[in-house]
Amino acid sequence: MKTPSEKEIHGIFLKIPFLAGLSEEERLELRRHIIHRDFRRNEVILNEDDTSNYLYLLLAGQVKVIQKIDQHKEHILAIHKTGDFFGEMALLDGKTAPASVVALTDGRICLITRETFIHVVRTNRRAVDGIIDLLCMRLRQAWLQIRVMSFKDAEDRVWAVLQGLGEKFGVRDSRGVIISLGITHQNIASLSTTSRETVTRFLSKAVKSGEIEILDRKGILLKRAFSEKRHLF
Amino acid sequence: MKTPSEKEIHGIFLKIPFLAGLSEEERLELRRHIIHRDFRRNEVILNEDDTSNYLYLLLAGQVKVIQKIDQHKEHILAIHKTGDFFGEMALLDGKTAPASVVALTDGRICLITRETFIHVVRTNRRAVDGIIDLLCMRLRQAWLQIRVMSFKDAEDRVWAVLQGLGEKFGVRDSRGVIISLGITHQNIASLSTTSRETVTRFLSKAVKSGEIEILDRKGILLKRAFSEKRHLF
DNA sequence: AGCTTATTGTGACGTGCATCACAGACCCTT
DNA sequence: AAGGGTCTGTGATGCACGTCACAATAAGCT
Repeated sequence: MKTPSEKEIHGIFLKIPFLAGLSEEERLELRRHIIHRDFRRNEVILNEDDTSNYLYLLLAGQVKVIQKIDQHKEHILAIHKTGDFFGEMALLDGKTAPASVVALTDGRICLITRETFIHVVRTNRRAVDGIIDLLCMRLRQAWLQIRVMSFKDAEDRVWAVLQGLGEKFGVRDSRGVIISLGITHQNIASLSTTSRETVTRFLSKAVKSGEIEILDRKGILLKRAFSEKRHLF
Repeated sequence: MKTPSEKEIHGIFLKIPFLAGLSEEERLELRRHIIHRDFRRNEVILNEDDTSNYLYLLLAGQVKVIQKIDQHKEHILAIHKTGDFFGEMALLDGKTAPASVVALTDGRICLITRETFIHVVRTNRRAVDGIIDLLCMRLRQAWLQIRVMSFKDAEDRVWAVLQGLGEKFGVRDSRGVIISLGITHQNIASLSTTSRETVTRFLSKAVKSGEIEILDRKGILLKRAFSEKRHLF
């Protein structure tokens, strides 16, 4: 994993919507209270039903937010990338974490303590608005996911998931949108409530029909046009 | 439908968490800005993708929050009862409504305009906290629904939905919990991503095995014990 | 490089449940 | 009280897809 430089971290902080209202000085003060932590692929960062006292900001790498369904099955609620937050729910309503967070790749997070977080929110009107926006986004995303899950055909669900990944992680290319993530067929299955085999079969079929292309190094090129922005993740 | 009395309405307002911080005077001032509206069973109160300028408070009756999946299919995201809010998302993030709201029974709502709502939130610290709590509740509920939807067996999903209904609408009884709602098998199916026939068959089976009992006047008595509080709706 | 573990690719099989079809019960409405 | 609409109960049918099984790659690790 490439450790982000001081400059990059500063850039990440500047882009965080809910800290937009802070002065440069306040931002620096905030950063002084922050703990950094590296993590490795498959490491559990946060456990469902634990009481957590931090807000997490992802500085590098990707994580998945999951619910365990049974011993052999998990459902992925979201995938986060650099600059994304998670863990805010437990801080906001004081209950236990509603989902676990597991690393998809090696990476780095920083932890903002409950006290620091509360302080920022209490002293900063725009921070509150940012938090409300964040919650609204999460809720819309969850409802969209519910909609996708109620599609009858497994293939429709998988395709919707690919589109969603394309919107959040895709980079435009002359031929379409490229998703390059450390994601497995099993992960896609856990996102789309289907089995790993169904995903594998669907992808092969989609390659044959020319809708997608598998690139070297885990890239998926989506060639079919998007219907619209939906923010599935 | 029984129209709620002045006194009952006052009682409803007192119990609203996000208005808890208001003085009696402010509460009265707020109520002066409010429009009442009666609705009938099956009436569409709010349409997905519309821009809505009101926060809705249910004074009497029940409504379902739905997403249309296709021409013949809908998914129910939530059922609301007297005292519940809906429509807050469009006000908070300024986007279109993420779901439709349709009346399950005749009833009455009151509409709080965007301006009034914003005014309350701007001038009242505790109102903001109430809103954040509401959003957290909605999000936890959505994630729980996602978990239930990813259960493999239709029967498990239906049973989870019945439990959820019991928690929100049930009244305790010496023999268990009674759900008395104007809900159809089709509604239960739309809550649990299965077909109406599967629900019917499951209910008959559950009656035979003694887990539930169908009472006159649309009541369902759940005899099996609950595992835990989960707030599915 | 070589060995191990994780991931992907495919065939074969069985079944849960969606779907269709229709009958009977139970309403509202006039 | 009649009768049209909605809701419930149940059988028959078919197939999408979950599951098992195993082979072929690819990716990590020392």
